[in-house]
Amino acid sequence: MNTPPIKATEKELEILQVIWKKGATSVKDVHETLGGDEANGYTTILKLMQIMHEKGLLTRQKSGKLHLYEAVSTAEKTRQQILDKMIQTVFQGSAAQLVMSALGNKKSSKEEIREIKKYLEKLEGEQ
Amino acid sequence: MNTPPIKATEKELEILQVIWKKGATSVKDVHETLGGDEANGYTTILKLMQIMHEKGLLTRQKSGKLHLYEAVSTAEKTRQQILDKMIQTVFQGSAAQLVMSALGNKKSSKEEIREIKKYLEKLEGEQ
DNA sequence: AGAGATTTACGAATATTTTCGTAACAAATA
DNA sequence: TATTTGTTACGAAAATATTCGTAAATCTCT
Repeated sequence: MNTPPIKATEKELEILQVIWKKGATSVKDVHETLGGDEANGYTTILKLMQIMHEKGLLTRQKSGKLHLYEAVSTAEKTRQQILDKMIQTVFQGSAAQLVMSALGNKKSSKEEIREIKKYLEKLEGEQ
Repeated sequence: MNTPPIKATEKELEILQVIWKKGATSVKDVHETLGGDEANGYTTILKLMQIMHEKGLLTRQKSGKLHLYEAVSTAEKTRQQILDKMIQTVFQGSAAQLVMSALGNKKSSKEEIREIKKYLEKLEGEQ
């Protein structure tokens, strides 16, 4: 029995990214990190985070007068969910195709490529 | 000057996938391929394809009494656009992280992994 | 031309996501 | 306790995406 995947919208993902990076975070912090009032109104972020809390994407706890929000699911799990879906929806089920597409357009650094190769060898070893 | 990226919605991506696979396709064909009336009403698919045509995602030509739709952008380009965005939005800019996530959960076949390695070596060579 | 079948066009309804104004609440402090 | 400041709650508006009913157009066959 695994947690049923709750779908995050685009904006919600932006918020999640901040929270994953920082851990327990206030609305204010997220708002500023995402570019302050230039980018989004404060209450917009607040509302989204409240909705995410309702949906079960975030937990929250009071800390003095403000709330600190934390992601329920790890970045890894969420990312994998999204990728799984994307592989199905856009890459006709082929993870390899996705990988090559991802690497193809970006001029990845040598280090990155080496890192990936190492990872692949580890995968091969495990089989 | 490159084509400005037009964003496809989820449903639109499903439709695109069918069209990429089949080439010029009728609404009827797409509708059936996506699971017929069970899944979506005929006019729903039609409307979406009309909108996609307006947006510039699809071209169309008459063939007898029906229209044949074709994708404007290749699967590859569209995929890369989507991946680019996803790497930014969900993987904090790291293609490598995406790749490893993609491979991590799927038990990719040995051939797939070998294929990817070969591809990586080619990339390394080019630099 | 008329009837039947298939396809497209149009317009509106519904659902979902995003934005924001305004009020309420809480803490600090004058 | 009244005021200020920062935060949250609520509700609704705006924007976007999805679905579908119905009418019009096109083709085929007679």
